[in-house]
Amino acid sequence: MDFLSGLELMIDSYQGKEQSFGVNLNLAIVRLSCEEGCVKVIEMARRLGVTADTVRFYTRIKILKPGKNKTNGYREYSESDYNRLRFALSARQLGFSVEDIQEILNHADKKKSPCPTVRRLIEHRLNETEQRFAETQQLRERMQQAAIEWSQKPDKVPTGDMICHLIEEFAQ
Amino acid sequence: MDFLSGLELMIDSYQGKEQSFGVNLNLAIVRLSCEEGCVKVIEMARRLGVTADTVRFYTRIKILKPGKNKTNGYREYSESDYNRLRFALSARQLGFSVEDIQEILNHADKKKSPCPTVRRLIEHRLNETEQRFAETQQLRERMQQAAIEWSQKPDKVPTGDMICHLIEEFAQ
DNA sequence: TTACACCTGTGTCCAAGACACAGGTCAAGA
DNA sequence: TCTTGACCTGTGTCTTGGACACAGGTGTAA
Repeated sequence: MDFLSGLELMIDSYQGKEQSFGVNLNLAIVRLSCEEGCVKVIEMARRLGVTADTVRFYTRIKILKPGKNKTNGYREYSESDYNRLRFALSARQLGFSVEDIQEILNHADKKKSPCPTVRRLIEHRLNETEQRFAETQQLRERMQQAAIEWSQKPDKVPTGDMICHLIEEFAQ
Repeated sequence: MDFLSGLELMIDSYQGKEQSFGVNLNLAIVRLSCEEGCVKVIEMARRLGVTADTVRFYTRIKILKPGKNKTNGYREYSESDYNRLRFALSARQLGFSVEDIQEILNHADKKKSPCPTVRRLIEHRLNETEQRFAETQQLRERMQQAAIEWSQKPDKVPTGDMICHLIEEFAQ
């Protein structure tokens, strides 16, 4: 039984008499709780290897819901925020969009398995990625081929209907 | 000697006496000249196999400089516009950015060879494309691998620190 | 006249951050 | 105490190449 749990038990045992203590004990719990697991922006970013702007971005779109320091107004990111951002970054690495991530987190927030949604979304995003991969591959080949052909061609000045013969004479 | 050239010669030979004709002959030249080679947005788009919005986009960024019909205010795209857009579309197909294209056209407009610029730019864009290709390839492989692994895994409900085990347990 | 296709200039949207701005807070050093 | 620089906030803007939206004008067949 750690200190916080013991403190909570003390609070509970004084339930009917909490007015004797005012709100000071509750504040103590909040303060201790944040010192145990709450961090500011840069620390959060450091722990997950991203920029502070990325942390702020996910806060802005409400994937992260930090508390607020009453003294200076700074945000305080909890362990839960840490887990959520770690999850979001993993999902981004796997090609899920930010909106996908919000949908998955909604399921999890309701204590429902997000797995069926995740399976559906990965199929969809994988198809998109396959297409983008094919397009980029074709473009890469075109550009490589053009560079090779152009190395054998002279520079020319534009004519009335030809702006750049390199580009306009490229066969594809 | 075609009809328009003959008409221009007639105009020139009446140079000192054009007031006898008013502006009617000049309008006739403009009108005929546009009928010979000027088209409206949709026709321009149709001839190049793009959308009218694409034509309007390139007009907006001043790659195309259409005339204007005095009667109804509609744009009239010349043969030169046609050549420029055809060029721009070819360059886009080769991975040049719109800004690249504007730079190349500036050279051509000054009657200078754009070829050195084109060679420099294709190198740059090819490097970018190679990188994008590599990234997309890696993403594609990750996603494919994830889909395979997940097909052998059960659905699970989130826990306190795990939102979706599929995503979070994916090894990479 | 009506209806519909076409036209214009201008503004906004798209994605996932990165950057900008004006102003507040913190803490070490002089 | 003051200064300075790092850090913080909320909010706005930017990035790219089109696609879309909007309010209003034009053309033409029925």
